[in-house]
Amino acid sequence: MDELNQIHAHTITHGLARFSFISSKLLAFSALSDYRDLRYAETLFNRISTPNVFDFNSMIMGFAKSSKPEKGFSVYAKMRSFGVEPIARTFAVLVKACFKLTFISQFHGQIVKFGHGCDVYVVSSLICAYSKCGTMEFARRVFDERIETTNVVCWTSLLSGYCLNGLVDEACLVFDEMPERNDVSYSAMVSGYVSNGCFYEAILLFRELKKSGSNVKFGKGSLFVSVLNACASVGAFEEGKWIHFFLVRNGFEYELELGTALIDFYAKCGCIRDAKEVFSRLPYKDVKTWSAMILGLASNGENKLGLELFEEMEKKGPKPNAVTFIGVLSACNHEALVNKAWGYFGRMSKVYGILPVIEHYGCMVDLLARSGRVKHAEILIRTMPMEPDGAIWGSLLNGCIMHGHVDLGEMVGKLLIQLEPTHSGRYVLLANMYADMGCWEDVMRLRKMMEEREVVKSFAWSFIEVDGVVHKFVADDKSHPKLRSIYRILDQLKRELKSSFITNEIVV
DNA sequence: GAGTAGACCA
Repeated sequence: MDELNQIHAHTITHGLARFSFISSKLLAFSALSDYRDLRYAETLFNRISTPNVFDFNSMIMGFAKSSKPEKGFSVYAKMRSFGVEPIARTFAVLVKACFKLTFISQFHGQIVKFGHGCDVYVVSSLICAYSKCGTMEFARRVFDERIETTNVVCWTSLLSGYCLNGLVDEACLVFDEMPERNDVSYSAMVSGYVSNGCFYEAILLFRELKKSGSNVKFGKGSLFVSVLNACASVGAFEEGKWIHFFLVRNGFEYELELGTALIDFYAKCGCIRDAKEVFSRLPYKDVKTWSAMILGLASNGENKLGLELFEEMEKKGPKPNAVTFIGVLSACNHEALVNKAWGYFGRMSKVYGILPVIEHYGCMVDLLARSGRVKHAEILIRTMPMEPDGAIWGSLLNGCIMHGHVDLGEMVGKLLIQLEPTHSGRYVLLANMYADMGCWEDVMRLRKMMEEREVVKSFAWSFIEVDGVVHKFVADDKSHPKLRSIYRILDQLKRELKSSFITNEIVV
C-alpha cells in the first residue's frame, strides 16, 4: 500500500487524477488486491466526482470480500441514484452478500429488469444465495429455468446447496447428471458427504476417481483436504497415507490447508509422531495448524507437550482463538490440572478477548467433576451465561458417580432423562448408579421406563483398518474369522495388565 | 465464480 500511496500522490502532482482510467485502476487495487485497504479505497472512491460502473463494482466487490459484505447494498443504492446501470457482475457479487430471502428476491427482480438472468455468474450466485437461505426449491427453479446456459460452476453450486441443506441424495443425483466434472465438483461432493456424516461414501467416491483414470486435474490439491477429512473421521489410515505419499511426490505437502488436514488426520489415527513430523516441516503455520497440533497432542495423551506448544504459540505463533483454548483446556482436563485450567479459562477473555462458549464450560465442568469438585462444577453450570446442554449435565453426573455423590447424581440423572428422553446412555448411567447403591427397584423402574418409551440401547462398536481392509467389532459379535486368536491375545493382555497392577501395588 | 484444514465430554 505504501507504493500505492506514492503512485496516488504522483497522479495528483502530475495532474493525472482527472483521467478516470487511472483513478479506476488505483481504486480497484486498493479495494480488491491482496494488499487491499478498504478505508483507503473509500477515500479514493469519495473523491471521484462521477464514478463509473467499474468503480461502483470495485467498491461492492471490496465490501463483499470484507467482514461486512452487506455494506455493498448502500453502494448499490448510490449507484442507482447516480443513474449508473448495473452490469451482470454487480449482481453476481451483491446477491452473494444476501443473508435474507427478501434481499435476494429484490435483487432477483432487478436482475430480470436489467436482463442479466442468463449470465452464468449471476445464475450460480443466485443458486448459492437461495441455498444459504435454506430455500432449495428457489435455487432449483433458477437452475432449471437457465439449464441451457449452465456450466460446471452452476452445477457445483446446486450440488453444494443440496449438501448444505442435508439433502445428500439430491446432491448425488446432481453429481451423477453433471455433464462435466472437475476437481472442485469432486471436492464439493466429498465434503458434502463428510458434512452429512457419509464418510465411507466420501472415500469410495475418491477411490472411484483414482481407478477411473479420469483426466480431472487436482489443481492445488485441495480435493485431498476433503478426502483427508473423511479418512480422519473413519480412521481410514491406508487411504490417508496414500494421499500423503501422493502429495509428497507431487510437491503439495507443505501447503497450509493440506498440512493442517494431514496433522489432523495423523492425530485422529493415533499416529501422533507423523502429525508432529508434518507440523515441524510446515514452513507457514496459522492458528488452525497450531490448534490442530495442540488438539492432536491432547487427544493422544501428550497433554504436557500440548501445553508447552501452546506456550510456544503465545510467544512466537499466531494469536490463539476459541478452538485453540478448547485444546488447551482439554489437555488440562486429561492431566487433572484444575488450577492451570482456571488460569487459562480467565486468560482467554482477559488477554485475548475471547468469550468462552459452551464447549469451554463443558471442559471446565468435566474437569471439576472428574477431580471430585462436583459442587464447584454444579455452581459453574448454574452461573454460566448460556443454557447447559446434555453433555454438560452428563459430565456432572459422571463426576457424581465417580465420587459417590448419590443425591446430586440422582437429581442430575432425572434432569438428564427429562432433557434427553431418547438418549439411552442417560438411563443406563442412572441405572448403574442405582445398582451400585443396591436400589434394585429403581433399576427395574428405569428399565421399564426405557421399554415403555421404546428407547433402544445402541451397541458399542469399534473398527481398525489392516492392509486397507476395515475390521468392525460389535459387542458380543462372534462372526470375525480370527475370533479365537483375537481373544487369545486379549486374555494375554489382561493377564499382563493384572500382573503389572499387582507389582505396582507391592511397590506402593 | 463453485469446494477445501482445527471444535468439550461420552
